[in-house]
Amino acid sequence: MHDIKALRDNPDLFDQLWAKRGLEPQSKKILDQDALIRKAGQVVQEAEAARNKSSKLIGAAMAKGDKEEAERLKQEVAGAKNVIAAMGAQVESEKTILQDRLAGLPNVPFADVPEGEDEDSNVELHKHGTPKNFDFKPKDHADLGEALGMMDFEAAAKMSGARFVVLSGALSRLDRALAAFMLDLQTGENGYTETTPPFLVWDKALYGTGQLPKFEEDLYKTTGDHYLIPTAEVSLTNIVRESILDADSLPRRMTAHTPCFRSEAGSAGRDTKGMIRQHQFNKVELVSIVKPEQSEAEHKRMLGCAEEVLKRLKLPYRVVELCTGDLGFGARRTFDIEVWLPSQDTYREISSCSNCGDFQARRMNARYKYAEKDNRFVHTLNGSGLAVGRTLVAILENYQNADGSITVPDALLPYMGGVTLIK
RNA sequence: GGAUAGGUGGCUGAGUGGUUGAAAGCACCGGUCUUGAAAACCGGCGUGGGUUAACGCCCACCGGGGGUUCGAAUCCCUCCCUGUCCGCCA
Repeated sequence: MHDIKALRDNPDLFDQLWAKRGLEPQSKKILDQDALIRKAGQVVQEAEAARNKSSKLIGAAMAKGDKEEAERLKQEVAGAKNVIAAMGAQVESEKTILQDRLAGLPNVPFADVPEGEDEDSNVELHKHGTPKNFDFKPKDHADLGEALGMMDFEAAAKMSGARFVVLSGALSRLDRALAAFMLDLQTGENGYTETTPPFLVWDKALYGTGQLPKFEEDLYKTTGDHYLIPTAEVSLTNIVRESILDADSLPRRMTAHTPCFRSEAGSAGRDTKGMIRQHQFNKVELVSIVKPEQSEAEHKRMLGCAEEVLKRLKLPYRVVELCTGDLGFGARRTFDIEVWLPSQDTYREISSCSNCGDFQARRMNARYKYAEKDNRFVHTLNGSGLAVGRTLVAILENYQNADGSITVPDALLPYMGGVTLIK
């Protein structure tokens, strides 16, 4: 959501920033409608003032027993009410149109975000680690997992269809070990508070974080009023919705290990094999609620917290900054972490860390006490720390041996109950 | 799922149709008093929006939405939430 006042003050700046994301100029339409609404709104308010005034006089007239005067005043009120009804309805419908228009517009990027149309213009910031040279042809994770007898796509397909998997044995254990390792790192060393939020949320929560109204087709909806969360970003960020936070409580850092549910509409044919793109996957999410002046530094910090997981697992990765055309709906700046996958001979996204500025805060009405009588919107950030399924994929592929066994990374040994080699 | 009681300002809590945006207390802020503090006393103290150079004026808001009425915190409908009892259940 955008600040209509800021838009009134700097319409050209907004259009300029939206243009970087490939949008047509929006400000004029919005401001014209805004002016219309305010003008009509004034008429309504004046009518309301007249109605209120006359109504109070009616009370006084009745008290005095002046029925005639009361009747005359009632006529006045009736006239005012006609205006209120007619103009009021118009104002309301115009407001709804304006709200919908504003709600459908993406966040504006920071001025120094690299410009570009799509992911080809993303900028690599740095690399870490060196891809291992295998003296055999590395297999992909799906082949490895199936050969181990611990990754069953067929069984999952029979009950749930494509893009599901059944893990078992040591791979299930590995999945759990990864989540525990990530949570321990983020809570024990990086200051995030472990949180167990709802996995089912109302539409307004999704609206708050920006998945709605534009991306409904990506979500699973229950037969009731709930949606399954596509990421714990939704649950964690909405924890502060409709509240005024104590300034001293910021930054507030939360992490949660949750399943994520995505319909993957529109991605048919992509990553059809294996666990890269599933309808259901687990993720350890990081969310920070901060003061505006803290958000840029917090963003880098969060990126570091996510990177640390890969460093300790000794997985090669690189960090890219998304260009304006590749930014998500709510983000002002995003860093993606991509892990090396030998089978694909390339880096694949395993984490995405975004600074949303006050975009989500406005939609959620989440503020903090800046001063006496001055509440300001917080900034919100979210990032994966990390996607557990894709991390499991990366470990299988990077730690595979010629015989198809998987060496357990040192960092996970404390979580694997004595298992050092998966075979 | 059934029955029942509720949802009022940061908190507690009055208020069942007419200057009520809302008593009172607590908390908080300013002041008097005091060497200082406490106590006491005096004053202030909700949010959002419109308008104005400013003072100010106006509108909306008593869980959300809708309705009745000249007028609603107060009456009606509906949804959400909370408490209690029953049923069911991991």
